[in-house]
Amino acid sequence: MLNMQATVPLFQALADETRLRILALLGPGELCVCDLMAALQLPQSTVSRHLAVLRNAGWVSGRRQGVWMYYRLLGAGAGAASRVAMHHGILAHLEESTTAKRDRKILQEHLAQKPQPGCGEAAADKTAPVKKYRGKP
Amino acid sequence: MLNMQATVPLFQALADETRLRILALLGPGELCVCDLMAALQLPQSTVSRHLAVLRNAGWVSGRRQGVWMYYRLLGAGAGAASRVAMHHGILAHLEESTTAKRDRKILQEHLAQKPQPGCGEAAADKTAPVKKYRGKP
DNA sequence: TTGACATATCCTTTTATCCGGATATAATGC
DNA sequence: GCATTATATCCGGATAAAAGGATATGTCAA
Repeated sequence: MLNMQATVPLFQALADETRLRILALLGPGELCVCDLMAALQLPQSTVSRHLAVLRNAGWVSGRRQGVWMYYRLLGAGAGAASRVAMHHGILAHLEESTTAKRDRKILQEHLAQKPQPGCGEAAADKTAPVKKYRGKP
Repeated sequence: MLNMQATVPLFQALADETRLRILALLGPGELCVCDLMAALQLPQSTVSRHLAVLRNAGWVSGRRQGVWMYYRLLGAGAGAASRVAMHHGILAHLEESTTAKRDRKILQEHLAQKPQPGCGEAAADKTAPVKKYRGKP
């Protein structure tokens, strides 16, 4: 059962377009911050801050794997049943929005250019020094 | 289908405790502004402003009857099906919160003191001049 | 029309939120 | 340890939202 004061931050977290875009992107599965940066075309500090809001509100959870933080929707075993149900209802609709479709397209292109799916650099610049953390650990 | 930009104000309207309290109070049926003032113990301008936010977001509708404005949840025939479904899910939970129960209790006491259920003055002061708009038109 | 009442809107102050650069923390490989 | 990369947090400015008193609008009865 939800109490009212606890419900406010839940909706507050959803009252931002960038955060809704993140939730829609996380629908199919987990993504790391750099993937979200690429899909959203936003600076790292902005993405990280929005993820913190979503995490504190209980909408997503983060898992560290090496240098990367993988975020996923908080579903099974985490929130109240009602929260999850509403959550899925929201996402089912948001994922059909044109913004979400565009974001997914950019994400797909970004993932296709990476050596391994999951994390790494967005676009490999041939003249730049070789980056170290390109694949999974 | 919801588009993303249009969804933000929907949640923004819910990201406020007073507005959630109003939605919970309107669950059983329509109420006028003065009833909400009494239940919430908030000044009239504050209640009216929050109702305007909820109305603009499409959560409630107002109907004028004489001097009074009766507000009700916007359900049948008004919003998208998904919105309504979510709406009811939210309210079903909020109405169980202790804040909602306390608000309903104050509202009941307020309504019990009125000559007719629906609208009028909160507490009749015996020394004050007789008020005119005590019952329904 | 006037007076009383209910509600909406305006105005000003206070508070919260968003943004992105700068900086701090964490993990990895050498 | 040191350099590199990924992520988190801090900071300051800009913008938006909230509050409640004051005032305007609308409705009714006499």
